[in-house]
Amino acid sequence: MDISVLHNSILFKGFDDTEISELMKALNAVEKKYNKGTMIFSSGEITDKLCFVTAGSVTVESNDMWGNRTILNLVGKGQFFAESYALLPDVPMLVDVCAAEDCSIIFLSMKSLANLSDTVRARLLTNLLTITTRKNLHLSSRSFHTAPRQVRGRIMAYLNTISVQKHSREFDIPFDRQQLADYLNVERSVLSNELSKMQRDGLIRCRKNHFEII
Amino acid sequence: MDISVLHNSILFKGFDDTEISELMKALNAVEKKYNKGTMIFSSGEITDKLCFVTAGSVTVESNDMWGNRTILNLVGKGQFFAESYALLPDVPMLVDVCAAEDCSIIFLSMKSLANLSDTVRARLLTNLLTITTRKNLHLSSRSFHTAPRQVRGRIMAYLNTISVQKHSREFDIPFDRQQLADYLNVERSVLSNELSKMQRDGLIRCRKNHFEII
DNA sequence: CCAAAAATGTTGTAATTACAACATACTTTC
DNA sequence: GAAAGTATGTTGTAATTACAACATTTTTGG
Repeated sequence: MDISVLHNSILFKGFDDTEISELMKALNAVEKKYNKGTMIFSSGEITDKLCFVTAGSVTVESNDMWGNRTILNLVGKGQFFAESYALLPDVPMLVDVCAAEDCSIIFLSMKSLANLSDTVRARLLTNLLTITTRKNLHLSSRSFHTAPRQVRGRIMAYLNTISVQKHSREFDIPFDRQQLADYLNVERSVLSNELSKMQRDGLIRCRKNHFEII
Repeated sequence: MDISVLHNSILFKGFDDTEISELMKALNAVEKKYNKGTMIFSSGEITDKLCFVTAGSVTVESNDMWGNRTILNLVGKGQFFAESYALLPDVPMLVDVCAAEDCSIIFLSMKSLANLSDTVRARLLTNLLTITTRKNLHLSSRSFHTAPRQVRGRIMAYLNTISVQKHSREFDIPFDRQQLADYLNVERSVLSNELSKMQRDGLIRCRKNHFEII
């Protein structure tokens, strides 16, 4: 099990190596590997497992009955997912989680939180709150990316956010075209077309998933 | 200050009246009143205040430079807002919060959490986690409501959620037409038009904010 | 290196939406 | 209860998007 990534995670911030090892046991940590395209959770499932990505990435998405996909979030190495469902153990998942690449996931049992001492639990809960509140901001961000009515507006909203995050006008995005289209809720072909126009208009330059804002 | 509503809130679940009174002091609880249309927070502000609605309602929204409004959430009596920003005290708000009706808000200082005992803090943090995780599900829901490309799809997605929540095919929604349009990210006139068509098609019946799914 | 598969880009047409302008209905206030 | 103000509904036209079909480029696996 790849411990080093978990040691630097938000969840274990402030805990030393010994404490982390104990917590991993207390929370029944289990690691599993998934191949690209595999479904890790399906809509309707119930879980109490907080999930941590140690390698690769997963998409949190919704797939409707007509085959339309909406990507809510892409979760990469070092990040958590399913925390809301893990902490609200009655609520069935509204989303699917799929391996966007080959990946490894560590599952941590949240119902085991109850067994911890108040002190440790308070520390862990504080970190969990950081995870959930940041996730909230992520979901809000996506709302702003999909808010513009026109495709160009959505693309620019998204690229601006990434640019600010990376402190640079030039950056890679974690999505391929189809994923970006499903994240922004637009047609893939319309997205490709608009990206071409934006390059012709001198707004951006891009090649594959590398972008530059001009 | 209207304590009774707070006593039944998620935040103080499991606490008795005495404890709640102490916590209110410890968290510097302050109540303020706002008239409809007043701005309570503006994008860019920083706060450590967890906000609780004791009367009326507020909208959490984003207003871009062209005057387009996106309503992320409507927060009613008995609910909380700004919890993410209160708990991440470095992060400037990405949204505005406006009084949707005349309302009263209680502000609770989250930086004061540090002064509480481990036991009390653990209990409070657990409740805060419930608030943030539920808020997450709310934000996810909105994503599903705005995911359909067509207006009718968005309306149906939204109405279905409410119908399931209220266990009835007949219900009131908390939005007027303009608010619903801004929540679903569609033009108000297009929304009105589509609602008319849906009534003609025998899908729904509605009058003002009362709806029936057929 | 080649063939096959996957990803990305391009184009045209039908359908949908944006936007503005206006009509009607409902509320509020005096 | 009239007038003013606000909310909601309707309509037409220009602009945009959906969708399908196909072209081109890139990646993958022998």
